[in-house]
Amino acid sequence: MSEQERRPFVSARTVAERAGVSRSAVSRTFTDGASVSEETRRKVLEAAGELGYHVNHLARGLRERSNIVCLVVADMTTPIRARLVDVLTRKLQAAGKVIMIINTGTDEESVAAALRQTLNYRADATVVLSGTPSAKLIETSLANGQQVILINRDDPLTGCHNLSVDNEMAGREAFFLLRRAGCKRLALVTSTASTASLLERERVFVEVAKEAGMAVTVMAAGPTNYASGYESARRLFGRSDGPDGVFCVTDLLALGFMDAARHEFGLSLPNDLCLVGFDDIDEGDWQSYKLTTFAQPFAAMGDHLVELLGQTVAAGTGRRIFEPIPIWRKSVRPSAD
Amino acid sequence: MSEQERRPFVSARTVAERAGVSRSAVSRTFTDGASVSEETRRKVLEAAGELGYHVNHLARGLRERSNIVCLVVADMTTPIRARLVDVLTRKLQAAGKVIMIINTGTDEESVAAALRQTLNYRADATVVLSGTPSAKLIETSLANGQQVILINRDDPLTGCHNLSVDNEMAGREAFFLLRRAGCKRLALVTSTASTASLLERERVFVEVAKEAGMAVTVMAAGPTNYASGYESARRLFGRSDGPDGVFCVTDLLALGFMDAARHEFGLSLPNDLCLVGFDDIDEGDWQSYKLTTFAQPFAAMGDHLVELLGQTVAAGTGRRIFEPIPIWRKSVRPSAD
DNA sequence: GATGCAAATGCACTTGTGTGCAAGCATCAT
DNA sequence: ATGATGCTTGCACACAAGTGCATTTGCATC
Repeated sequence: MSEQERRPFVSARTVAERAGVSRSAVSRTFTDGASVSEETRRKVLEAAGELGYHVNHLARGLRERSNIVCLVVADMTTPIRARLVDVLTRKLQAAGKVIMIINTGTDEESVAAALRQTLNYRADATVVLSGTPSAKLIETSLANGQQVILINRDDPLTGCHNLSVDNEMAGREAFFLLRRAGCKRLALVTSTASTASLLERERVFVEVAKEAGMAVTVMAAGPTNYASGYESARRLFGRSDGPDGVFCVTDLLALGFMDAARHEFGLSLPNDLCLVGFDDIDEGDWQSYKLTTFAQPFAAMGDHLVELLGQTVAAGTGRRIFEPIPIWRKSVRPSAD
Repeated sequence: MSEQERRPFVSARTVAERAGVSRSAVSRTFTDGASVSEETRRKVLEAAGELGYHVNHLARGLRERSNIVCLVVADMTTPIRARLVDVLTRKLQAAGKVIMIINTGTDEESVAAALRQTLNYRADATVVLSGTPSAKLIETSLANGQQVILINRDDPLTGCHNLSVDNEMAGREAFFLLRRAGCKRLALVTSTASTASLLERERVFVEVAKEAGMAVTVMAAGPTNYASGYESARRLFGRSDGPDGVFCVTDLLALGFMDAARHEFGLSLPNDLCLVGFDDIDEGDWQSYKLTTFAQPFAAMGDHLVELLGQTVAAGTGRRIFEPIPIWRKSVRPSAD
């Protein structure tokens, strides 16, 4: 009936006692390249097996790098975000990292709290997938020797790495796709969440269209989801002359838009309406949609991320832009020529 | 040009020196209820702020509980899995836990590796969302004082907690829904991944139908995804007498099934075909589908999970079953009466 | 001014690991 | 036989925290 209750984790000392060797021998047995005789190694492994010993990585992390990488993310249920988290966790794990996930809101305060957590756990690096940390906070992270990597947030923050997709190319290509399909009345559907990426796609699309002498109706009905896309279509086609060529800055928006166009206004694609999305979520390939869109090269981004983390010296600001991959399906007319 | 390079994290000692107090004072400043004068507290906080000091939770975890919870999960991109991860991470964070995510395959070996990681980082608890750990591995976790919680894996493993949805009720209700709609030829669509949950839904549906004197065609065309549902429909309607009432054990299967039925065979719902799914993923509520299904009460499951973790004593095996919530939409005919 | 009491502070130990250093020991060549 | 060499091994320290215990400080009361 002793009172010690909670200390069930077996430590190296216990193993050492059982094996009849010093604690150092145990430590060395589990360290690559350390000098241990075959005999003691065997004894240690046997004792460890019987006791169910596992090296305490927390304690190990006191001396050297923790090998922990923090993933700060919001809106995890969004298909595209889920895909990103999936790819990154896989790649990071394969590189021997351990992932701490922080599911946060996008507002400044909750991102700040997340960043602080990150520091509390001595994460080697913080990867921000949503929301934008303040410059001051990033400074703190950097001062503590932590790498900060922002993914798809094109904010001009110094000291951290930026991985992002080429939104400019996407905006331009989307326009050319629609023009080649012979569309006359263009619209752009976006959300009220003014992320840098979304703004960039919008800006370029509108600019390029303007240069070509075409006007663009811009519509934002709410957050970046299916419902907002749906609502945008209701508003646009509720007017006298609805668009015949639309770029939705996100696939989710596009799918909502498509459903409203079909079910509420009886339009058919790609005859009455051409539609381009962005992200290449699984749902876009479903038989009901077959959306033409752009894929984000997450695998390549993940590889680059791992490469960055491998660099011991946190070389200042870096920026890497990845080309989106056009995915041709059936929501845009093939070009006339 | 010293060689020490990597030790940028500021520790309590540095803060103590700067503030002109002892290291204990720093520790006490950041410990609730410890005895520190207002004066030193102020000095410590000031120095901490200037240096960007953050308490090292890894070191703290050496003495007491680590507050780390491991989430072992596969197939994160599946909408339902993403939702589950989202809800659980939110709830756990709110309860002051830190989440380590382990993205693994479902095969035994990779789950085993995941469980070991969990022990290495002294997680207070491991929550398994996919894949099933071996009994021996769970024993190890329990021996180390770790709680093990399995979610939606109805495996008869002793020593760990089980949270799962009432698959029996789902199977039974699905049948009654279809019978009330007047369906004559029943089919059940499942996947080749024989998860306990899926098997249970199948078993009960078939049994109840048999008791009512109706036969059921069972179809499994591949993994648990959209494509398998699509393929299942092609096979079932390729025969002479296709079904007019189908229970898909998963929403993703159901959506694929629905698309094939419509686009390949020109069927319309709910007139030619009644369809019931399970999970209540967002996509099922889209205008193109409006799938009748069952929702999993994830919020309640998350609350219960947090409650379990709060219990200091890991009270042996526990089992808690949650009722799925029927979601009426438009893929099933309203009952005739 | 001396005494008593409570609050504040510092010392030293604890947690579990990795590793430099020196001592121990065996093997081998001279 | 003896010195040299090389492999093992244990001691002791470092890492960053929390905390029991003893000591010091501050203040009020007699």
